[in-house]
Amino acid sequence: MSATKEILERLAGDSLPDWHLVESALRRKTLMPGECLFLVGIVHPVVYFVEAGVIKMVYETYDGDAWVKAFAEEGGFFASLAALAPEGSTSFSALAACPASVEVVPYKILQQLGDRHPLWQRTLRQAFEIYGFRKEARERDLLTLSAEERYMRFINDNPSIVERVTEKDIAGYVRITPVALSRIKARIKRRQAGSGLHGGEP
Amino acid sequence: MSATKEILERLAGDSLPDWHLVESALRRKTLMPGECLFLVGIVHPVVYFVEAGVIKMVYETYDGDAWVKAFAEEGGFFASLAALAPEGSTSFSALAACPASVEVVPYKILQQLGDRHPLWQRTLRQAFEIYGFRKEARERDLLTLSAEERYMRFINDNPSIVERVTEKDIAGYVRITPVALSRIKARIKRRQAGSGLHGGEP
DNA sequence: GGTCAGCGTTAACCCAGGTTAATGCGTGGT
DNA sequence: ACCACGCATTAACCTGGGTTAACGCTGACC
Repeated sequence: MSATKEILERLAGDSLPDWHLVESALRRKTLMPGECLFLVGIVHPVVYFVEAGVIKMVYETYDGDAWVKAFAEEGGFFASLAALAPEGSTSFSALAACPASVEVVPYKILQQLGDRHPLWQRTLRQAFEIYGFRKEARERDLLTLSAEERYMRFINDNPSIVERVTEKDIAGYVRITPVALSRIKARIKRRQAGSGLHGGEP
Repeated sequence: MSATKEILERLAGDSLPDWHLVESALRRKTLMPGECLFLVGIVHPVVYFVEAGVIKMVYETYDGDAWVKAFAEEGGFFASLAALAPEGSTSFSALAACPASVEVVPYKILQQLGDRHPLWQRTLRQAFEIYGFRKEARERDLLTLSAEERYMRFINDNPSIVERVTEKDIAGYVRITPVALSRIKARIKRRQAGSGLHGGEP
């Protein structure tokens, strides 16, 4: 069974009609770390479903550095919303952060199924709801947390991602440089050692 | 005609069936600057449509300061996605940033219409699409732009909002303190004066 | 086994923005 | 007319993270 089917039917809470239309349009893709799924600025109206591994979505700035917008791991899905709009193009790039395998579905197929079946339309709406919900949380973190708090929250909430990506990528997600991340980790460790002394040593 | 109808039918590109169900559930609300629409952490599954004025959505941190998540002006709509989910509650507060008037619609009504009419379901999906799209842009700005760049982009892209809200609110949106915003504005002005000298003086 | 490249860490220096505080300016209340 | 309050600005000082550079480690490729 495809990862896509599992993910969407879990969302729908039911089996989805006309599934064969998705099945026949679906393509599977395997990626080595660093391999590119798509680059920013291209016409690319498709939705990805992650079967295994971790995908990172990155914004590249004019001066060459790349900030990690989000990670997606198995069971997750993503797309550049900008690229799904008519005439739109991708607003970020997507790369494998570790060996990964994804399934690709043209958005047009999903739209057509949505126009044909209420259950599909509802499922698509829910998918956007979830997507918006995640963005909302990310936005809140970027607005209200310090770099150190963002780091702590990320490693606590996403241990399964942390163990598979580089420090550099984590830094990119926390929106600091790898150097600063190293410092923050050292700071935390130092503090923990310090508090240990308070409680335990004579 | 209600602002809500105008906004939704522009989205749908057509007139929406069973409109009277919305009409009878819809409430209008007028607000003075600083007046509160809803606070964070309450059960509040409704969608707002802005008829006039500017609403600011803010995240308040434990230590008392408030960062502006977004502004909505006439023709716009918003909701706390977290509060629309079953059992959910608002993840931010909303206040009038200037005299404003909004319309409130229970999300349940919209959901029911969505389940009944494909056109409604499609319109709701589009609304979430737009909402997600805006979040995506905001996230990109926070990740890739400097404070000064965020300020410049904001005043260029939203002149109609800028003229109606305080510097404090703008600073909250740019994610800096009012003091820092003052400095940035002075810096920009100084640079402009400087470049004027280059070109014009003997 | 040797070399090379990329990653993570640490140190030194720099700077943008946070913090605090003082000043001046509307605006509303009495 | 007065006062009080909140907003915007400016100055002085502090700090967290950016930048650059050096070092060690590991893993890929000859």
